[in-house]
Amino acid sequence: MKRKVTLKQIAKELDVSISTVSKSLRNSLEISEDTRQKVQAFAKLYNYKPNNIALSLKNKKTKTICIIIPEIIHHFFATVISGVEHVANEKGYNVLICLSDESFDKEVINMEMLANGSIDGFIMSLSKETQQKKDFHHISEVINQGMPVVMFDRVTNEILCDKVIIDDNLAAFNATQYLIDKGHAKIAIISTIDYVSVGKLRTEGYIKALKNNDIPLDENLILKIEDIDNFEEAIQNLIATNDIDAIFAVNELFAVTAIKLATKMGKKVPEDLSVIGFTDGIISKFSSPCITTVSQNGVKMGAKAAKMLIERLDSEEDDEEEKYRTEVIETELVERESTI
Amino acid sequence: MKRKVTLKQIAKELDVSISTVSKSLRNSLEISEDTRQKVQAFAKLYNYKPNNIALSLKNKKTKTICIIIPEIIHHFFATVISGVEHVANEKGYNVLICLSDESFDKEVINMEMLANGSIDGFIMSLSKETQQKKDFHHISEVINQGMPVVMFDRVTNEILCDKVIIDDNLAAFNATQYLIDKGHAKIAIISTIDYVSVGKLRTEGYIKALKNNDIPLDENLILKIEDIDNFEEAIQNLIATNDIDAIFAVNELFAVTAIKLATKMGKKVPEDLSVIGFTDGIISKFSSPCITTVSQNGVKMGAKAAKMLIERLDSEEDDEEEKYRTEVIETELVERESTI
DNA sequence: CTGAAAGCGCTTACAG
DNA sequence: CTGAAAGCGCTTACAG
Repeated sequence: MKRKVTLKQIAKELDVSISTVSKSLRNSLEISEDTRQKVQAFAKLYNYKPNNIALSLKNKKTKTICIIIPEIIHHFFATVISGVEHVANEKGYNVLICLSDESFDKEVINMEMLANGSIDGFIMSLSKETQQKKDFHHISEVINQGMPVVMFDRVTNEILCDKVIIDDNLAAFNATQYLIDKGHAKIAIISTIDYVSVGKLRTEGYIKALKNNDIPLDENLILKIEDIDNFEEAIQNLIATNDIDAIFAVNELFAVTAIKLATKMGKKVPEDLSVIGFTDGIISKFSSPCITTVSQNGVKMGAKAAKMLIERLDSEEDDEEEKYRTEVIETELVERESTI
Repeated sequence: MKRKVTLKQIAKELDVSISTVSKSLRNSLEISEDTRQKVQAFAKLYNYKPNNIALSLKNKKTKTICIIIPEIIHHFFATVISGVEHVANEKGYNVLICLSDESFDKEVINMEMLANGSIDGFIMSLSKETQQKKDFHHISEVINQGMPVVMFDRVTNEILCDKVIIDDNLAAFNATQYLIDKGHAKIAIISTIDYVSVGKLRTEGYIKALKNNDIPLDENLILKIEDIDNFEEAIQNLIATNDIDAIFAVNELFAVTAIKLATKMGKKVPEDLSVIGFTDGIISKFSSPCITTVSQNGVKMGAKAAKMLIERLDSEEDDEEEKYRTEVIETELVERESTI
């Protein structure tokens, strides 16, 4: 086992000073061609690589960014990570991933832990619990210390920072309008409870589309799922007790579950019931029938978020006054087999 | 904006030495109750948190581990990360994620980059290209420098280190035997080319099961997919030109594709054709019919790998001679609707 | 052209 | 009980 070699060791070995070694390796013109070559050859031989931690301490930057997401198992978040990772790597940054598990405490702990020099900036999507508590002190604290934060997807107006979102309201509006255009009028929505920002916005978009088409709003057709582990009954109930011909679900899971349950109850999809989902993930692609859905383009969101963060990091610190931006990533409706 | 406060600033403010501040905050008994309280109160007021990078440099450990995976979009790898993350956090470690994108070069770059002090150890699954090239110098180099590596799932015998695997051969054997027990004899396998270690092992398990039951091996029934983007035709061909009553697919994607194509060709699953997949992911769970599959338990693999790595890190360095272990995570067959 | 010194933020053995 | 010094591994302004 040969431990990593340091400047000090090279200096000693070659009987020169540490400064000389450092400068030689950085191709400083101060150093004679001769020593430079000697040092470089030796360094190469011993496979010298500068210690990143020492560089970080010296430069006060780590070239590492952190992305905090609620859950990695969600395909959407995995695609976002993928987008972040590619852009970050291109720009010479590493990506640290933290999972909040939808928990406020874990989110806080992770941020406080890493804000102490470990990383240069955050990209994050709020946990459910944080959205519910509306407690964002940990985020404003980090920002106050001069560390940039970019929020994506699940964001809040209470924090001023760069953001990357989709227009959830508009996307939901369009999805609903699509169903209406197809001749449906008895359209239900399967959404989440309102403290999840995107659930709320999507519900609003749905309502707006109905209004716009003079379709009376039936509160019974709005299902807000609270418990992610136990929602099948609620959906079954929705389908059984209401006369509906279409469903707009705010995520894949709700969409595929609705299809399964409807089929089991003797309703054919899409003949008897059209279903649109949200998030163009694995489930939508591979379920039978495969699901018409609003594609969020997570890769693009991640890439954009990383770009915004790194731009801020790489620009001279004093431009902090640069105004915060909110980028809206376009969505698109992917038509497949579950609607008619 | 208030920048992070340092020991130096506190010392100056309180007119004591940096050492005194440091010791006070670490509750050293050397310090008088009085100063200790004064310093601690002040530190609390200014929300002092030690700089992680400085600590890392001093302690020569970063409390960060890195997991390198080929693709994050694969549900299996996402579950592994989740397992790693939980154990790591419990033990006070952060997790850095790198994606090799199945590329040898990216794998090498990532490792070399991070081996220079940024992290304490690696957890990794080999990229396809690395397995194909059989070039593992980057890994042995890292190990030689004294940095522990734990490999999982896609491993190699050419590197000595801790490993976490499933018994791919046995799992495939069992899956095939299951089909045989159900009365099938014309069983095809959809596998990957042999340089992917797990593909090879699973094919061997399949062959062993046939032999064991005196079923003659028909080479035409062994399909080895090379190009992940364009394999539908091959599968269609397999089903069309052979008289088969069951398929064992070495991953979810192949399984669901086989089902879709068979259905399209007028074969009913499972009535005319039973299909077993590998990896208990989203696809298997939500496709219709949902798919009988070999569950790999990625969360457990990740947790185990993290545990092995961290144990090695936390144990005194000198036990390096501790023998390397290979842990086998049990798999199980999840029976669902695609087999009869 | 080379090197000693100071510094990034911290800890700890050692003096006083 | 307090503090100066050395050190983790590096860079760079400054002397010589």
